[in-house]
Amino acid sequence: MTVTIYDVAREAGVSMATVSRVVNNNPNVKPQTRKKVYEAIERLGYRPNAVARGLASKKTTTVGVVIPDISNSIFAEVARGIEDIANMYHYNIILCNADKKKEKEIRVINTLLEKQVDGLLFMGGTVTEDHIQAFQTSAVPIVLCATSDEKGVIPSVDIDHEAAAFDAVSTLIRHGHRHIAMISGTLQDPANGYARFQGYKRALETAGIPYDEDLVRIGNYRYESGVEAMKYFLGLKKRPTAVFAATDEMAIGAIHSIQDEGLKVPDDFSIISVDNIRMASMVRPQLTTVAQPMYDLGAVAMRLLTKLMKKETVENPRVILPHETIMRLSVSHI
Amino acid sequence: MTVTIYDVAREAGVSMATVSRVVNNNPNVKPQTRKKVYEAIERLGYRPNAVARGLASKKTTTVGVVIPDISNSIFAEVARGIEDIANMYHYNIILCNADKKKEKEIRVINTLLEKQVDGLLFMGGTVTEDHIQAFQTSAVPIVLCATSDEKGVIPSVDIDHEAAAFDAVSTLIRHGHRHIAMISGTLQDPANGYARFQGYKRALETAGIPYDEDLVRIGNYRYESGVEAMKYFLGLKKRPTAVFAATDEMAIGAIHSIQDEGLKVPDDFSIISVDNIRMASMVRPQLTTVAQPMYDLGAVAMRLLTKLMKKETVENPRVILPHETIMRLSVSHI
DNA sequence: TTTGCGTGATGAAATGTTTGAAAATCTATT
DNA sequence: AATAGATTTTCAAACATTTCATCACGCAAA
Repeated sequence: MTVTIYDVAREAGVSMATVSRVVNNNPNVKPQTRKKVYEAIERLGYRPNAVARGLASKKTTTVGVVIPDISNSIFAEVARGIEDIANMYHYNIILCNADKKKEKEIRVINTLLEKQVDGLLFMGGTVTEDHIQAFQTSAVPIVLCATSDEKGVIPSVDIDHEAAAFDAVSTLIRHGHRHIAMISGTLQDPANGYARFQGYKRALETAGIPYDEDLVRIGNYRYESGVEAMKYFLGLKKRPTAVFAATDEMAIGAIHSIQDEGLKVPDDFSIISVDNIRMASMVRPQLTTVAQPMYDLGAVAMRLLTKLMKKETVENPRVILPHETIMRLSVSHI
Repeated sequence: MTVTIYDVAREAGVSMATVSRVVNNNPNVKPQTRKKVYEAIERLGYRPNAVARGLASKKTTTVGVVIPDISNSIFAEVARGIEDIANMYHYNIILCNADKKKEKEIRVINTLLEKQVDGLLFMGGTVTEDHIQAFQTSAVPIVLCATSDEKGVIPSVDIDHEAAAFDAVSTLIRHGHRHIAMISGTLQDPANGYARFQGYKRALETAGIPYDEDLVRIGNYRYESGVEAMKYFLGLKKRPTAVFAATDEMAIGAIHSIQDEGLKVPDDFSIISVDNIRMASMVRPQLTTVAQPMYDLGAVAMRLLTKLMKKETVENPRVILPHETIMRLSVSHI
């Protein structure tokens, strides 16, 4: 039924070792023989079986990607970076959503390893001891992407979330604001939550502004929670003049909350955040934000993984990509 | 080095066939033996090799997904639906971006088939003869997702784009509009382009409104092209009172184009479109649009594929999912 | 003429499972 | 105690490649 390398060998009158050479572009085959083999392949419609190849060669040219949620535009963008570079090096990717759930993450890591991926790209929430454990049992390299690892023992690529938040809040301060609220994510989340919150506090401290916990609300990164948090700030006797949101989505929610109250951004409130999702420039006023290079995070992580898979020595296995403040229209001088 | 089923067999004092049975939950194993085997597995840290399994069983529990662009939020949403259902049936997905480029599409289809996927989910632009050709050589089932197939020979799930557009434009007409512009996609694109344009024309015709080609602009589905097209309409001596955009993104571009001119939506112009991306409700005014069930498109397509892979007979291999008009705030009576 | 060498080609083992047929073991029936 | 059946277990053949060791061949050098 299915045509195998053996059939091709018979058809071309050579051994199957020779066919294998031809298919794999091994130079040790006479041009004339090569031609015969190609013709036989064409004639029979032979398609190499990558599974058999994988078993024999112990390489699958496939990498596993665990991602929190592909329908989140940030991760989707990262995923595109990953896939483009993977493709460039002739790898395919198996994509698994794990929703930042530890259980699910560990489970998919294991199935991915069972599938004999040549490497693993991990994007998740916190990297726990159990994760490290699972990684340790792996025979193939692993790199963390947009994911922080307390211990710093696993190769990774990410941005400096604390510094990004610091820059965002400092921008507000430079514009004369001193009464600055924050819409944070959960502090359990080391990167988007805790680190960004720390950056906020450090910026305040650096400017000699006292920290006021009434000016901090915890959201869930989504639009609606930005709306809610801002409603709260609007209800305060002493309103802030600016707000820093941990994500663009929450910032946009805050903007609409303000506008729905008949107030204006940036006239009445300045808004800044971190991420730079597509939507940030598709909203009025366009959102000032600290951009994280999402595509590059994926691309660089994948590139790093290819090096590790080829056992090349890499100078720095923990790379921090630069962030950049994009001044648009949601921040003004007080 | 790596521990195999044979090692486990020796450790547990049984044959490797028995170990295989245990691992695959075959009932014909005495509980006591099963326990011994589990212990041996635990002790040795055995992890089944899915590649070897795939070779022996001719099943990989992996399906290929070709997608235009995962960083596009619409496809990302569909992909999530696909992955959730795949997961539910214990399949993994190999994801390939093909950017609606025929070349790339054919290429990835072939590598996916080489990798012995158990099935293929295809999302692309036009399905040409060459695609059909490639599909024909496949031993595994294929389903088209959010992709139209002229010939109607391949199982598929999609919405009725023509009807969705018809409904959108009819909504405008029901609100008293008779001077209705359209921001279309390229007419080369059968679904989002041509079909939606046809729906626009039919709605006009049904209402006895003459078609005016000056009221149609071709965009590229993106925000900026919506901005541009609307600028053009604003420059017309006889402006339309409403515009139908083929996608939400272009509609949002149009809204901002209008607002930047100091005009108002829906007071000065009514706007409607098709898609219902997340952003549609995160923009002011919130966008009235005809929703296509993106997650469900993926989920239903994957479900259909699982049935095909199990060789279950399916009643209707070409499913059309319903669309729904979501009335928000960008459309008003004239 | 023999030796040595490089190029191409072959043979066959190895890869880690599944699986159907055969064998072994157990249970119940006579 | 013997037999039939049912339940477990083992044997060994696939599965489709890669790859290493070997070999054949022709040619240059001795």
